[in-house]
Amino acid sequence: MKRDVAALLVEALDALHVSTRQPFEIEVPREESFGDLSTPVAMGLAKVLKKPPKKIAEDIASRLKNSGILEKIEIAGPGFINFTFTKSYLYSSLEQLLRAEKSYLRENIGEGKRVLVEFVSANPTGPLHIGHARGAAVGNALCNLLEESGFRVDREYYLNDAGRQVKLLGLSVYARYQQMLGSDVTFPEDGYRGQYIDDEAAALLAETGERYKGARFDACGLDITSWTYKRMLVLIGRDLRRFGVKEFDSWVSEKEIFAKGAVTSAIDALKQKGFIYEHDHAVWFRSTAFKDDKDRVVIKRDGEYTYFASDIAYHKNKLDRGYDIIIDVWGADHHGYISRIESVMQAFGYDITKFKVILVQMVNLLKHGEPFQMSKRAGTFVTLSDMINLVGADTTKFIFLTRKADSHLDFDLDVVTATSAENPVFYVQYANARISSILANAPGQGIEAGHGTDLSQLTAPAELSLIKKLLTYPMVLENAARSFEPHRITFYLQELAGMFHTYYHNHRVIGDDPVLSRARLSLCRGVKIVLSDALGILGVSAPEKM
RNA sequence: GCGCCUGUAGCUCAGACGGAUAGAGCAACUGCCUUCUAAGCAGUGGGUCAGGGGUUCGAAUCCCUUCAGGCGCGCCA
Repeated sequence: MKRDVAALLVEALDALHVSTRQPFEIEVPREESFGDLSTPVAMGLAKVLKKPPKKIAEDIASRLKNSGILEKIEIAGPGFINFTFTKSYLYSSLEQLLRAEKSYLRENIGEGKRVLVEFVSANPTGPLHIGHARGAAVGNALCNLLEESGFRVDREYYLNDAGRQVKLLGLSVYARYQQMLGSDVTFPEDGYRGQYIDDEAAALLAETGERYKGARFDACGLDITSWTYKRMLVLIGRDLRRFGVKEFDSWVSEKEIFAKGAVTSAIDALKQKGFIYEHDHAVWFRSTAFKDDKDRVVIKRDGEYTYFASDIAYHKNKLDRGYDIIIDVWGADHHGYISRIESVMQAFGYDITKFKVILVQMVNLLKHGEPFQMSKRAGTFVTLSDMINLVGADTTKFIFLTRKADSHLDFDLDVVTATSAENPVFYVQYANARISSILANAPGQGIEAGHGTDLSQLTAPAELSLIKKLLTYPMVLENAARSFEPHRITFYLQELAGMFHTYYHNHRVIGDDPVLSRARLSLCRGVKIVLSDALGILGVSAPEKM
């Protein structure tokens, strides 16, 4: 739809010998009376050409070739050019959609570019919780969206398995295990205290018996830690699968990055570029050479690497793999890291515009309208697994995706569970299920959509509006992909579902007139194709029955 | 103190690179099931786009400033 208008515009602008930036600003106007598509291009050119926008719009409009797809071209308001399509264009477009399905809906804006998306990357020291879930939902949908927009996407999970957190995990399980066997080993001050630690200790006991009874942590710590760590990975993987997140292509281990000597060599590389210096017996990265407001320590006075040092190595590793775009999805509490990682990227000579951090804001979990403070250390948190049991994976994902990633989000357990029947996700899924039901019913009524369907039977305003709505879907995907904002799809889905519910209520699909019925069935099928496609990109299921 | 995010209807949030009369859902109120799924439909009310200033043909959108909330500012991870 947009493509066709854009082609005409390019021709007209060429004829006028003016160039403007691509892609064109072509939008769906707010009011239906303004036409089907609209462009403010003339207004943008007003400054450059030093002519009134309306005059420019007229010049452009007069040079637009009408190839039969446009019913009307109007200049309106301060200088918009509004386009209205002919019915025959709408019918033939719908026909193509029905025939080609998914491939008709795709714009190849990625052109095969390789994208790395790192997301979730929760510390492997316990089950995922609701905060991680938002990152998982956004990251997963973003990857799907980019993939469907012609990018080659790798999904990656970074494991912070080298630091003391994992050791602390092992120590916590060790302590509980010994306590279960009657030893008075004291629980580590800053150990993990969740119920799952007790469960792990019990499982360890069941599996190994009293093998480690009375042993010092020095002696059995490595065994227990790696045993627990592996189980945490299994747990996290299981939670992600249950949540409906597509498999990660790679799990990168911080420990392995160290083991390969990548940290040392990354810092050496920066040194050669002159961004590393020594001061106060520590080694620093000169991030102030870029946008950071202070330099950062990479090797501490005691000779240990900082956490930042391995981040440098990891991001160099990302660069070395030759991606066109690198995306990090982080919790918003890490926003202070953006400038220093950007500095690293720049220091390595990477074009900073190709590095994008998507901040996912905190989820403010409420219970009975009261904030519910979560702490993994203290063991008071709502796990993702609990959320899935309580609220459902689809609902949880959909709610996360009805907000911009960087907006704060209240997630009230009472509201979400109590009103689940009125949840927006059901509204959308219900439309899909309704259509499935109609399509299933049709053969019994002797009606079958298929070849030779006369789509020109669809003359009701609601039908034409629905067709147009379907045809704008590729624009929604394109905008969502270009801005890395999957939530736009969610809003489109609610609009489309709403239009369908209204249509369903006012028009009987399977009626006395078989020709009309066939046409309406085809329209329904078109709506279903788009609904299930968009739900699929969001990672939400599209049930046939509800 | 500095930095980042946020502030739009009673509540939760959309609002494309600055464009046309600022939108949706929920909640409230009123109607609609003998017909393909009522997890639905139709209607009503609801706004100083936090306040102030600026930029221009035009600002919820950009700039400055004030206020409010959240988060971050370690040779922690």
